[in-house]
Amino acid sequence: MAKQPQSTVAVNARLTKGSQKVLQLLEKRNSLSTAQEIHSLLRNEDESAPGLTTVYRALESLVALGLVQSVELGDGEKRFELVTPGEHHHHLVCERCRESIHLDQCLVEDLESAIKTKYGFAVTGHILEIFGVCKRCK
Amino acid sequence: MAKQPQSTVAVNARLTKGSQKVLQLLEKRNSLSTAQEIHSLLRNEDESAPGLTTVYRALESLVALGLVQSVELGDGEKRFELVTPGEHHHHLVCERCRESIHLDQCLVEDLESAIKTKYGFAVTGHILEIFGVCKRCK
DNA sequence: GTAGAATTGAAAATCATTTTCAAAAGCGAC
DNA sequence: GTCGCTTTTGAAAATGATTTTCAATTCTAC
Ligand SMILES: [Mn+2]
Ligand SMILES: [Mn+2]
Ligand SMILES: [Zn+2]
Ligand SMILES: [Zn+2]
Repeated sequence: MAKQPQSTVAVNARLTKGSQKVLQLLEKRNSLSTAQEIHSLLRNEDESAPGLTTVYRALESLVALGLVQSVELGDGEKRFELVTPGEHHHHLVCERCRESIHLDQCLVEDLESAIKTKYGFAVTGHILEIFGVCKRCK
Repeated sequence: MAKQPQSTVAVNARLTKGSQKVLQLLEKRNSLSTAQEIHSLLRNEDESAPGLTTVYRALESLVALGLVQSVELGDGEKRFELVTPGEHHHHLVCERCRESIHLDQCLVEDLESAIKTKYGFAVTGHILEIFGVCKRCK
């Protein structure tokens, strides 16, 4: 997981228009969004916003650049959100209201060397999301 | 995550034929299998084995009974495997050979009370899978 | 401007999973 | 056994997110 501490602004110039639009949208949101949601939201405010295909492509490159992370919740739909460039984090996802709490530290990274020692397995990535009921919904 | 310490044998009687066939197949395998793989394997050895729809339904009920767990690897395909009834575990999945190491302890369950205290969030489930390169493939 | 490269998007394809719905199997009552 | 009813099964169709195609548009360099 190499970090890429490039400023969003610096990177922004090299992005395609579609990617810039998607990035801008994500900057305004604090929650996990599906590709289709992003597409709808963009189209709502601008008739000529990027098409769905372009949104998918934009998300792919933003993820590759480390500006956005893709989150797997186990339903068949990926979610996306802006992250600190090169970093990632996990969530507590409320099954009632679907809101999620962004965790500040990764529980898995700390374990990587122990896993290496015990199993000879070199960790390159992971999925971790926690489900339950949040304070408000309880 | 209530445990259901019913013996596989005891439960087996109440299962549909389709579920029994799927369960038997899973008992012979030590690896994660997709629904389609399970279906093919069954059909290979028996022309009249359950159809794909039945396999999906069988997996659903076996998971509900706690005999089988469903594993999310982030590609669009769920994997299934036999577990100690009512329990679950996570994996180190090799990206080269696709083999996976079954971990013996869950890293998340220990954290549930801390999460409750810190966030007022009542954990009911989670996804956790770790990717990388195994000893042999390295 | 002009040629060649990169970007875009509508429509079609893909593919795991779910739904439909009618046939087959199981089952208790008689 | 047979009748009537419930459960199970499975082929085919539907679903739905994502990917692929491919032709049109936009950029970029010269
Ligand atoms: Mn987040
Ligand atoms: Mn396992
Ligand atoms: Zn992490
Ligand atoms: Zn666990």
